[in-house]
Amino acid sequence: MDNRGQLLDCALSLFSQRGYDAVGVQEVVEAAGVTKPTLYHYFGSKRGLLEALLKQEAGKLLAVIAESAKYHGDLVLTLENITRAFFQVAKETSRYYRMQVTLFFSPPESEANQAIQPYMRQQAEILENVFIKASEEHGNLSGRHQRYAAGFLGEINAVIGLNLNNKLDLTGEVVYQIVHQFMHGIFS
Amino acid sequence: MDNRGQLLDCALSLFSQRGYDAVGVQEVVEAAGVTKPTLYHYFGSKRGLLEALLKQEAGKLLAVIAESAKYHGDLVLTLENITRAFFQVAKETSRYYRMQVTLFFSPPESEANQAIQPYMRQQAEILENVFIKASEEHGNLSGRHQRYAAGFLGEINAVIGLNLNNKLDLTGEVVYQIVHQFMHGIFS
DNA sequence: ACAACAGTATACCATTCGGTATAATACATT
DNA sequence: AATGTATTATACCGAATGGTATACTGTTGT
Repeated sequence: MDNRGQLLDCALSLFSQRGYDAVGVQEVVEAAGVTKPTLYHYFGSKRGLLEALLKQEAGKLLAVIAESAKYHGDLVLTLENITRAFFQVAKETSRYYRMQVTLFFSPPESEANQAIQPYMRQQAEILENVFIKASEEHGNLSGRHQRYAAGFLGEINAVIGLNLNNKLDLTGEVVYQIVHQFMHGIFS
Repeated sequence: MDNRGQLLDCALSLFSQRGYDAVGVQEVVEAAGVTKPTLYHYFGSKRGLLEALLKQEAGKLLAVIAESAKYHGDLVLTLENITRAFFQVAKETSRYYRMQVTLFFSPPESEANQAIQPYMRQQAEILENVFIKASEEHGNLSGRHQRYAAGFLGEINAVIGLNLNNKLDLTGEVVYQIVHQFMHGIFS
């Protein structure tokens, strides 16, 4: 792997384990086996490093989620597909997902949170579009798509958070429960 | 308010807005209108400041939650009381609750996360005891109290996280939905 | 009146922070 | 072979970091 890739990989490991603020530039370059000017050549700043990392990893995630969220007339099936897709990504790229969760819940005025915002917004929009399309058939969804999207995403991230702390396995049963609990909440 | 109290109050504001790592000791003492030796006199270290803050604020929260979690034979009612108590605390002490959420979701090897762990553990234990007591009447709860406690707590914190980002109001309706969705998940 | 004490400020410590000026490579193009 | 460009290292910057040694307050108990 080239130096740029090494830097991204080491930054991902360090940021996900100890947090963006707690990890210094020096530490990243030492882990990657390069020196500081190399990092600044590729990324311009520590913030630039984080943003390149997010662009790469969050981009992959968005592609998978968008693919899973194609709506074909069955809301339950679509939500199950989306949930499965999230679980799959969380399993496969657990380092990144851990970082995303911590960035999402970091303080609103922190650099870290501001960097993740646009990507979380995109995730929410994908979900919102599903609920908007579904509302053509389920009238009682209309007007609440934003809240439902945020709620569903929050639910998924909470469950994945439990999984990352080894408190829960991401089984098919959990997929079923999340979606059906959620649907029950909508129509009750 | 005395200097010690000023320091705790300013630290709470700064930590909750920008994060423990991103805020320097200098910044805290300037906000409190004192100098560094005063801080080190009372708290010994930056970490000590954080721990004193948690001891004070998390202690208040635990007292309220423990009171709300007294089980009198009705699981649904108890969970509703607990949820309402969490919502009330989150509203009244939103600065602290925001910090607690960010600490809880901060990276596992970070100072911040390690400081909050014992208090989150105590919250989980209160929930676990509710499910243990309830399992005397609802047989199908037994053996899963730990998972249910973690799941319920995760759900509550996710919803409060949405509220802190102005994406959701913590209404009585939400209390009802959370508890009934959760119960539905247990018995389905 | 005096001693003991908690509390506070001045001034400082070594280290690390994010970031950079300069120069030496390596490599492809001409 | 010469030249330009991308990449990398050495060595450094000022500022901020967490933390402290020392001395000076104010109060309190004797």
